Amino acid sequence: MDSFLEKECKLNFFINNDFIRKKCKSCGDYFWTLNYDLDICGDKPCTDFSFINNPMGNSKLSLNEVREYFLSFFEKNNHSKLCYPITGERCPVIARWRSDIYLTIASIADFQPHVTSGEVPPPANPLVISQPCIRLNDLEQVGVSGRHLTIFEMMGHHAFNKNIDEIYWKEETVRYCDEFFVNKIGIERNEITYKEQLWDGGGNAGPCLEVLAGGLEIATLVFMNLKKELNGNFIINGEKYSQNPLNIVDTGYGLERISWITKGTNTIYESVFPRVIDWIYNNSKNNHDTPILYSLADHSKCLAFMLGDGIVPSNVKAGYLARLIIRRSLRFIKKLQFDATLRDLVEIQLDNLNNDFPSLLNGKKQIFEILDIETKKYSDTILKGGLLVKKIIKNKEKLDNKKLITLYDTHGMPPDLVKKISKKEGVYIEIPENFYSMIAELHSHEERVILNEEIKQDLPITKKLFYDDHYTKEFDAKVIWKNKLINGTEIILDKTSFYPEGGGQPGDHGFFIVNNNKIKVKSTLKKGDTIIHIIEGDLSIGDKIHAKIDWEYRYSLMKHHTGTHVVNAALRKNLGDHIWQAGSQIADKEARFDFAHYKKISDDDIKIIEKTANDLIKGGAIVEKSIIDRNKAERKYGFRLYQGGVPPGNSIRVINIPEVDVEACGGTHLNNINEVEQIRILKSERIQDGVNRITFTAGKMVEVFQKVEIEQYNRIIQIISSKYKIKNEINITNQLNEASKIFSVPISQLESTIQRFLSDFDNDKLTELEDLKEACQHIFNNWKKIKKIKRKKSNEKEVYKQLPYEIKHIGSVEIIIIQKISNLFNELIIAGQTTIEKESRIIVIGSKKGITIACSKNLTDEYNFDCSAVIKESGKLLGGGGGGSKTLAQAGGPEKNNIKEAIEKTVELTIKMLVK
RNA sequence: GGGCUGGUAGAUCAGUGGAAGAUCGCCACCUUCGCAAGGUGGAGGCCGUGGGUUCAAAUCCCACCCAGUCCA
Repeated sequence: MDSFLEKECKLNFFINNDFIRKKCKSCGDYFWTLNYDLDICGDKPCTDFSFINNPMGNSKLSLNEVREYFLSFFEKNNHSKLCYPITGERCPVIARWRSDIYLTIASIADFQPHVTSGEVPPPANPLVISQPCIRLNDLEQVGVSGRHLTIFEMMGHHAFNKNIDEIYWKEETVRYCDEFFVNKIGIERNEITYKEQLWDGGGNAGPCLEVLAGGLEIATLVFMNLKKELNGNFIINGEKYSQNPLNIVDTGYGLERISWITKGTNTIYESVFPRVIDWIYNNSKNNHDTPILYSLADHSKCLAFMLGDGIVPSNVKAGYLARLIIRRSLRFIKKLQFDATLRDLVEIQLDNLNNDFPSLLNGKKQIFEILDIETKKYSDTILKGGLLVKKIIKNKEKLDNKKLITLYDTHGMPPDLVKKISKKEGVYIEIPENFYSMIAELHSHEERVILNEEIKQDLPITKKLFYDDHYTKEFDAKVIWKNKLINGTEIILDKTSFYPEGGGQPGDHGFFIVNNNKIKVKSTLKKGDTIIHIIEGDLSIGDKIHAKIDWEYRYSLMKHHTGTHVVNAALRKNLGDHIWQAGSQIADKEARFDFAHYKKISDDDIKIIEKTANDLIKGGAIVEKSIIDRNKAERKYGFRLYQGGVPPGNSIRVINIPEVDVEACGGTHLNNINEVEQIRILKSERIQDGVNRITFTAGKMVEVFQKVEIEQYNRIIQIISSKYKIKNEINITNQLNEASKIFSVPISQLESTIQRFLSDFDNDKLTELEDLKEACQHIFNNWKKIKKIKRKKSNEKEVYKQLPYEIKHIGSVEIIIIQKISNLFNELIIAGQTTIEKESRIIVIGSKKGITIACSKNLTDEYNFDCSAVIKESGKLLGGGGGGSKTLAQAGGPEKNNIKEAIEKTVELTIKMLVK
């Protein structure tokens, strides 16, 4: 390994400039230096910082100056800057173009995986960038170590060499680095050491040089030339690697660190956020906890980028990471007794960033609203958690580790807060040092779903006619492959316009015509570049067929698919640019669209969004479909393209509806959005915190849906017609929605629910009301009133006297027997309750349901009377059972005809128990 | 995507199969010159929805809806 690195890092630059290679006596790593006496590598932990209060370089440089120096230096040296819509010279901190990571963690991340794999050419070559990055791996070090940040800019000059070094490789890289630090920043060459290291990450590896000055790593020069491969012949850290198709210069210069080294402040934080730190300091009562103060300065900047780039806090994915930072910040604010809100703090950060990163402020209004909502949410959680802690203490339960974990994992209550609250209640607890690793342990047993690697079959490739023209309804083709299934056959044609299932769009149906025989195509699937039709029946290889797709079905899918893009646009126009697709499913009758948004959407907003969507449709924009190089597409449209996920390959299919929406999408679309005809939003729901779903229907299906709705409405009107007359039968959708809210049931359950509520009504008076909503309200209120009256009746004294009854006297005990209750209210069973308020009484009530027996309390003492024991026997006669308490018990069973006998038996047993 | 909670009066919550409760708030009356406070009484519940088990379900089981929370 040493020899590998020695060979890789022995550069002419070092030799010609009299650098020598030395071994660090502390860590054993090799490094290059001009300082012949140096015997340690110059990196932590082998050495301490020497630049604190002893700055290096020509002058103190702000972040802005370092960035400018770097970019202009490399631009002068023929490196190109990049430019994207919205964010400008950088990529967003949320890695929209990647499916493997949520946040942009390095400048090279901008070009992974497609550029680094060689599949897509670099957007410029060589190029220079200063990329804001977020890393949360060392979160607990932030503010504490003096040098860790969650948000930092990684400046990089990158070169992508197809053949070894046609752009440039190691020599030039080190030369640029040397020139930049020595000439531009003004660090003496003999103060810089280059440490040899092996770098690996993300499936790639290569030698690297760490650039160190004053004990600080200020840059890393990676020469990425290996990739992980099963049969590779390089072995690094036990993994096999082989040559990468590209030799990639991947450099990372720490912008904040360079600024810090020129300023020589005690910590990086004082160099990066001096103004914010002062402001927090001056507005905090408990301002001596500097690590927390520094963390808060860092976190608020991190949030400015996260929210500014459109992350919506949630309990999933990147949204969760944003919430994590928000909640840490809120905790810090509390600890510092900081006299302002997180919103104020982020606003200051945004204002500071306005010059260099103006796009962060585009969604200012939404950012503030998000922070307000999240602040409220968190205080609610803490309040609730506090109640739980107090309850545990009140119940004299032990606040052990298990409880602490539940409080945190289930209720979001951090252990230090639990400690604080319990201390106030006079209970002292210890938080285990490995608390968070205990949480990690708890979650480590989760099963990971392993995707089955598709077994590669050598299937013939199908020519895709649907990409030439989405409107191809029929075509001639030849069967080139088949596979008999238990029922049906898999067929591959030389060409097809049947669209396969994928990207949320279902596969096409239709039929093949062979020798005047119609063969049904049940579904269409995709395997790699092959499209498989599953047919009923069989065909032979070589058969020539005429194919027709079920156009009605497909056209409806197209309306819904293009409609989905329109709805996405309508949402974005009304709610803000943070609206981002989180999934979608298209069908012929309706479509649903999931998207990130930080609150529930109101009914009024839904109406406006629906109107916007329909207005857009009326606008009649043309739907442009094109296949564009990835770089060109990104430069023109930005990362907004990747709403529905990131497609592979260099050529991507772009569906552009000018002024409306543009997305990378493989589905079949209309030629003009006016073909969508109309959109009706059927439903809006929250499927997760931070994620909303809209279900809508498009085209002819709107009318179909409306017809169904009207029919349902009419059925309901019919159900209530004997009691209610409705004056206005307008705005049916709204009426049904309101009704479903009144009864808190889904619309589909409305009919049976209304029927149930009405069944308790006993008068047939006809009431005239404005609309269905009023009627439902009336039904509900009336039902409540009836219920109340019933209960009141049952509470009236001596209610049994209203019913046919007989009384048997056994000594001083009265047994009241009620046999015939035809029109029984359930509540009357409880009438026994009032009857037995007098002493020495037993009441036996028969009903349709069964028998109830109750006795006065004195009897259980004096006679050891037990209603439960008595009724158990009578229940058997009914083919069931019974039981209850000593003073009140019930029995029932399926054989309701035996009630009379059962009552007799009950009375008999009662008497037996009394005279015993 | 996975794990874990919870849904009962306007609010906060008790209630582990056998009569729907407490506290605060609300209303009325008493007390007071008035207010605060106190006293007495009262109103206020599809026990999230649907199904199942049971003689009997707020309670047990299943599905769904809603909310919270942690992790990747």
